[in-house]
Order: sequence, then C-alpha cells, then structure tokens
Amino acid sequence: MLVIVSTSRTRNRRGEGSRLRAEILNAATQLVMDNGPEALTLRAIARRAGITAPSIYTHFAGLDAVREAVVANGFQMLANYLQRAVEGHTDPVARLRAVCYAYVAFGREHPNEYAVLFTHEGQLVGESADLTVDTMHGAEAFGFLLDGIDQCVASGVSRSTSPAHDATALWVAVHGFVALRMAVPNFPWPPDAGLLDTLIDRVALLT
Amino acid sequence: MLVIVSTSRTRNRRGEGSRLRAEILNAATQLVMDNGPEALTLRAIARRAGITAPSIYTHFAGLDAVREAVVANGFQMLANYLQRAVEGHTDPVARLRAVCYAYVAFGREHPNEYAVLFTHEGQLVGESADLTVDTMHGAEAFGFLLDGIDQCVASGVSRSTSPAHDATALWVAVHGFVALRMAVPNFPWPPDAGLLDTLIDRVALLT
DNA sequence: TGTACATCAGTGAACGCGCGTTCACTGATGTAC
DNA sequence: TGTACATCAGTGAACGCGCGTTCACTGATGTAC
Repeated sequence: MLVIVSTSRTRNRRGEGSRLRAEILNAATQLVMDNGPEALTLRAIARRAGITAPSIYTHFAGLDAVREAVVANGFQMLANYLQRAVEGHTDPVARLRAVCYAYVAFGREHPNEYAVLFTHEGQLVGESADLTVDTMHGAEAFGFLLDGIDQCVASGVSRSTSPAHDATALWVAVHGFVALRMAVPNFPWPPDAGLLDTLIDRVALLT
Repeated sequence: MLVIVSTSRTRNRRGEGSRLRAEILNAATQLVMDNGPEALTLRAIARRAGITAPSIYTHFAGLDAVREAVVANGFQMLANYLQRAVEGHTDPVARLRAVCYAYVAFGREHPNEYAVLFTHEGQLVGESADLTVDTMHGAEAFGFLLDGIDQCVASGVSRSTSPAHDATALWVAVHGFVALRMAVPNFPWPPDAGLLDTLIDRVALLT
C-alpha cells in the first residue's frame, strides 16, 4: 500500500513543542482502534502523525511509553462513557443497568481499544505489586459499578451484603461478556440485552 | 541469549516424516506457554524443535496454520481438564462446581495458552459466519457447563428455566474471571473460591 | 545377493522487509544588545 | 529598529536485528531388477 501524505506538517512554534505529544498520542490511539494492538509501532505512529519516527523520542521514552499513554487514554475514554451513562438516570437500578450497558457498548464500539486495555503482554498495569484499586487502571470503571450497587443497596433494591465483593463479581461478568463475545463471535449468542440483564440481575442481587 | 542445541536430531525414517508435525506442534505449544503468544514465530519454533525454519513448510502452510493447530490443541487440553474434573463427582452441584473450578484452574496454570485461545487477532475462529456451537472452538468446554446445569435442573437444585441461556451466562462469568484476573492482577481480588462460588450460585440459579 | 536409482526428510544460504534506535544536521523562531 | 546568535522542533540517513519465505541442495533409506 502506498500512502501519500499530501498535507505537509507545519511545525509547532517555539514553546509549543509539547503539542506534538498530543498528536502522537492521538495518532497512536487511532492506529490501535483501526488496526489493532499489534499495529502499534513507532514507525506506523509517525506515518500516521505525519512526522518522522525519531521525533517521538522527544515526547516519549519509547514504544512502551506510548502504549502506556494509549492505555491510560483508553481507560479515560471508558470512564467518560460510564459517566455519560450515569448522568441520564436517577433511579438506582436504571443507573446500574446504564453503567453496565455503556461498558458493553464501549467494548463493542471500540473492540481494539478495549483489547489493548485488558490484554497485557507481560503485565499491563506494571510490575509493582503494591497498587491498589485507587491507583490501578480501571479504578474509575470499577467505581461506577461499586457506586451503582451501593445505591441499589441503599434503596433496598439489591440484597447485596457486600457491595465491594458483588461489584467485583459484576465487573467480572461484564468484562467476560465483552471479551468472550469478541473472542467467540460465532457462538450462537442470544441478544445482548437479555444475557446482560440476566447477569446484572443475578450478580447484583436485584430484587 | 545463546542457545546451544547439543543433541542433534536424528531425522525421521522414510514414511515417518509426519512425526515432525507433532514435534513442531509440541514445540509451538511449549513456546506459547513459556513465552506468550507473541513469541510464536516460525524461526523460534524451529529453534525449539531443533530443526530449520523451512522444514515447517512440509507440515504446515505457514505460521497461521501452526497457530491454528496450537489453538485446537489448547482447546483439547482445556476439554481434558474439564473431563477429568467431572469424573471425580456424581452430585450435580459438585460436578458443576468442579467444572468451573477446573476451567479457572486451567486459565491460572496456563495463562499464555489460555490467552492464545481467547485472544483473536482479527478473528480467532475463522471468518466463516456459519459456524455453530458444534463446530466452534470451545464447544466442548461449553458442553460441560451446559451438561452441568442440565443435570442440576434435572435434580431440582437449579431454578434455571433456560439451561442454554444460563450456561452461556456462566461461560461469560468464568471466562471473565480468568481474563480479568489476568488483565488486572493488582486489583484487590478476594480469594478465588469465594468469588467463583458467588458467580456459580447466582448465575446458575442454584438453590 | 548385489547394485543402481528414486524418493524422502530435511538443510543452509540468501532475499527483502519493517522494525527500534542512533546521530549529525537544518532551518525557523524568538531574544539580547 | 536592525542584527547576531542561541534555542527549539523536528529531519533524514544509517545501523543491526529477527522475521517469513524461496530455492537449490544433500544424504540417508528403501526399492527394482
């Protein structure tokens, strides 16, 4: 394939070099979304951003650093999805459902991005063992599930006696749904909503 | 790293050339298990098997064909795990639990192999859209879950009114458990058994 | 039983490719005087 | 206001590497006569 970059970049003015960082990150994210995690190479990013590969080193230590940024970016996108979903509802059950639907929607609309978030080579989150739920990638997403169950319990519509435990189980369920549906697309899947409601109702102990 | 292959292969005798196919598949499987899916290259397989890379073409069309065989091999390994787990129990609930435990154990003991089974680049299963649960990879594993729930229903210990639906939900749950635990190891996970029992009891509607 | 020959199971050198990374450099932009 | 200069934002050529794939070949093994 021959790619002709017709619009030649105008370089950033002095002091604005850090703008390129955002352009690189954007190009890398688009690259993952369009072509999958394996397509993420420094040269491909550079082509996409309309720069040369060595320029990336001004803003990132290397490919792994770019990937880390793409992952962080992706988790932020996911959190935004969930935030927007929550905003539309006040009823606790509707909120919890909306969060789970939005989670699955994100996975289905951005499968490659979702894959790069949850497919580690080696260790996605880093080698440090003393990360907690607060500093970990995905903490915000988990927070939405936990809040959702908490509110259902407070309103008496969930029988959960351990919201943290059950939010974890629910995260497992929605992640499993996104991941398995992606991995085994030819399975005779029932409609999304039915299976997802089953999982939400039962795992979150909705009455 | 310098690898010295001290034991030089004795080539197979005439008519037994197909033995090399098994050696290649074995080397490829070991390679994935030890070094992850990205480590699977024709050259690496050849080094591991003690042959030269072009020899692989006698038995496989290319890297993708070897990977397909590794995947098929892995699903067979998984099915064997579940089969062995089932054999130890007669009580339907104990059987169902044993299947789920064995599924998770397989994922935890062979994370790289599990990843290659359920991480598709493009499409793991193939592009054909008319695969059903019978011809699909993972069909055997799903069958164990379905049988497990069926037997629980027959014994009156599951309230499920749609075993196929609920077996699907259960597959989602156990897959989610294996995959998310692998992807987010630094999450403050509760003990395996507790979370897994929660998922099994609720999703399979055990009384 | 002996020998010429066909076949089979692999080898080894070579290729072009895209990759990460290095290094010296260029040329526009702002600044000091 | 004009000019010399430092700085900044990138470029472009080059490197060594491992990869998939090709091709002509080798040498042991079985077979036909």
